[in-house]
Amino acid sequence: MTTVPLSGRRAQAARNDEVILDAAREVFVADPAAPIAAVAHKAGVGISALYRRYPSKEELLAKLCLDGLLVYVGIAEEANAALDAGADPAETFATFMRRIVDADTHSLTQKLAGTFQPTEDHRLSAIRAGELNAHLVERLHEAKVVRPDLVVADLGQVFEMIAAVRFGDDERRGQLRHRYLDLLLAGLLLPGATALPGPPPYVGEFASRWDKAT
Amino acid sequence: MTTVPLSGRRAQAARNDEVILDAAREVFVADPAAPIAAVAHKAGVGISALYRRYPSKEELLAKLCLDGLLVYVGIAEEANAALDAGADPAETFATFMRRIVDADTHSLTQKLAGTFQPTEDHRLSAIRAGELNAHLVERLHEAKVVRPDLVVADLGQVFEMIAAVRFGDDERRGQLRHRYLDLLLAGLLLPGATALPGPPPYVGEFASRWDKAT
DNA sequence: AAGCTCTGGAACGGATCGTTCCGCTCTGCT
DNA sequence: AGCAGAGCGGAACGATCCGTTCCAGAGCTT
Repeated sequence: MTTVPLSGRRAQAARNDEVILDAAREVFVADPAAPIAAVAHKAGVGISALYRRYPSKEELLAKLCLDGLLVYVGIAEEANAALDAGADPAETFATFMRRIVDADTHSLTQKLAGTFQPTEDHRLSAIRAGELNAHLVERLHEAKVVRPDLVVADLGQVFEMIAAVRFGDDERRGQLRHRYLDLLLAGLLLPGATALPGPPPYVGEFASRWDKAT
Repeated sequence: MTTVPLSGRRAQAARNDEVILDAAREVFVADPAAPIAAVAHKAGVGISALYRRYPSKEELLAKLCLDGLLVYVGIAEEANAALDAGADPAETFATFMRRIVDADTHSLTQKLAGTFQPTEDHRLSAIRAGELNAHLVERLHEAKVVRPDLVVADLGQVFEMIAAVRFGDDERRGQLRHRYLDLLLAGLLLPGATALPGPPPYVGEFASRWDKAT
């Protein structure tokens, strides 16, 4: 957010930094396998403008994914802080889920995973996110606002399921995602129905997601 | 299912018919964009064996998709028949959902849609499926076993969300899908929570799915 | 033994896409 | 005014991938 209006060429370049990242986020969220030319087109710039900033497609994807992880961590930290401050647990949880869904961080992290070689930063942020999730779920169990058989790994699956709702423009998609999030929350929050079948997912089942294909 | 053991070459050919279809289903369910060579490899045959039976990849996909639609229609018909016969509505609904999830027809219909030019058969089966869905939902509302704001198009979205659970081998994936199906059913069935937000999806929103890309 | 059906898999041609490169524009400085 | 160079657009390149064709051979059938 450069408030100082740099003149001419240099200002354009600074603006492009942001325009390109926004375009890349939008394009790759819509289609993680999209070509780089699509990003350039969406941003209204040439391909050179991209390669001037990122040495390869992989690094651009890595950057987007890391940004997504950081956003997730930020929202999760706020939720944990709210709980520590004595906020209503059920409502805090619902708000947390809605904020994550709105930020669509899942599309930037899980769906981009495997398209680039994760760095140490990714690993650390992912671990941090895991800790926050664990802490959050623990608090929710203590407060007895969620069904007892809810496990941490369920959170990721729920986000993944919600991300599978992909219709319409941004606004309509947001509406529908909130609809199905509420549906899932109705099943997640107490009073719950009968016990869920089968062994719950464990975190390790998600790990292979990060293996780079080639 | 040829029980008569044809001799030698011709038997092998007859067996290949089935082997190839099974392999194709498995491969394309796992990855709708998989190359045809992957199907041949999975089936343990050469590429010629495929092209002898289907003039193009598109026709193979069309066949798989139609099969999926017919399976869906069959299961939906049984559910409707059970309701007409006076079976317990909530349980019939749950069984219906579980059977569809197990058959994974969603992966064969929605996820393959757009990869081939739909035929009249596809259209008719899709319409039939829509009618059965409408009838089913109507009955459920009459019996007051589902939340009042449930609409027909929600069914498709729920299946789509469940299909987003893609971990592990067949068995593990099945377990997890049942877990999240139960979670969704807990939200779907009465006693429901508060009203769902935003306008519900309408059937037309799904139509573009069938447009062939090129 | 001839003729056919069916097969495996190499080869072809087209498409896609990441990356490089060249020539141009415009700016900031002298 | 003129120049050096940063920044840029987009064509061109090379690699890869994939659907489809084609051909040589293997084995039934008669």
